[in-house]
Amino acid sequence: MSQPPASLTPTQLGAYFAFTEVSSLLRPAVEKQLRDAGALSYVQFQLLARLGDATDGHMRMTDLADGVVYSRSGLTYQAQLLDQRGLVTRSPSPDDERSTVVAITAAGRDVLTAVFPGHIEAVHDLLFAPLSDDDAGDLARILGRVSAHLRAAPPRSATRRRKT
Amino acid sequence: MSQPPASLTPTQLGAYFAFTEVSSLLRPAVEKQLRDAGALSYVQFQLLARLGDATDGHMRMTDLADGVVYSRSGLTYQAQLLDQRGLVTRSPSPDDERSTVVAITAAGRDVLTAVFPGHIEAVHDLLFAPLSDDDAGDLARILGRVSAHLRAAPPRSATRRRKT
DNA sequence: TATTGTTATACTCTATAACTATA
DNA sequence: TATAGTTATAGAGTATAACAATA
Repeated sequence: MSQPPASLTPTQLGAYFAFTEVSSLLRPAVEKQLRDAGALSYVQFQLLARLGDATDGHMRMTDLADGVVYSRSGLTYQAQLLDQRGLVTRSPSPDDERSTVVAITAAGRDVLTAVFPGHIEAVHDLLFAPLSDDDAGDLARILGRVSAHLRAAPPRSATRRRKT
Repeated sequence: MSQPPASLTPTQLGAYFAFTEVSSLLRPAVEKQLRDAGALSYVQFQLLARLGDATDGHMRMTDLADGVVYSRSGLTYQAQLLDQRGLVTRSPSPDDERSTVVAITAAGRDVLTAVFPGHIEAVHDLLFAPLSDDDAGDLARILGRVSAHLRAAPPRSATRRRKT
């Protein structure tokens, strides 16, 4: 029960505080750009972007939920909104009739196209303007390692169901 | 009107994606720990932590709002909740009777004490477990630079008011 | 007249559990 | 019986604008 209490070095603490601060300043700025340029919430943008990247532009609901780190019901809600705007379609999977396949539409790709340049610009100005190329490389390497570590944990949609 | 469109190098794009992914995986995990250990939302924890660090444990509402990147009304709401639980007190400032001074109470410090070890442990396990000391140093340096850059922009509470 | 903070209100988002349908 | 997804519902959080009080 009484493990030695974990601790952080001053450097680690500084890195953590800087991370949270950047995160909480960057996120609202990006969200505002997405809202203004395409009336998209951050989650909706992530969903569209993921679908745009996917083969043939479609994905199962569960895979989408895992990718975006999201609960199932939350995804249903967001997918409904995108569906109503005609940015995605939802249809039962031919393979497994329990599954719903979400596909991005031409209108959905148009919105992505409309939103992307401003998104890139915001990220450029806010995140990378003060960084050298080496810094960006270090950041990619370090955070890539962390994200691989975090993704090794069980996905979100799994823990939502009872574990028997 | 037609500037050359900003762009990101593949490395920058990778760094950005990794950042958002780490952010969206780390945040819910930390939030859960705070909820479980002290029934605190993330914002409430930030507020308490800031007050705990402040001289004499008190701060003006506006300064708190700026530090935490938060709207005024949102801060009032959260401060009310903390006040109701007896974790902070609010009282008019002697200097400027328009201002409200928020002060952390002994009970508030107790909650911080209860929550800290688990918080540190979570951050250690999730963020720093896969990183070397050098990595942590690089991360602190790079993100510190970005956060300084972002903080140079006008604070949130200012833009909430009309600019005349 | 400008600033500090609160309030009223409406809305978005998220989670839980119950439910349907398919495997 | 387990899984995929939806729905119902309820709650937390956020923002906007109007407001009162002080500078």
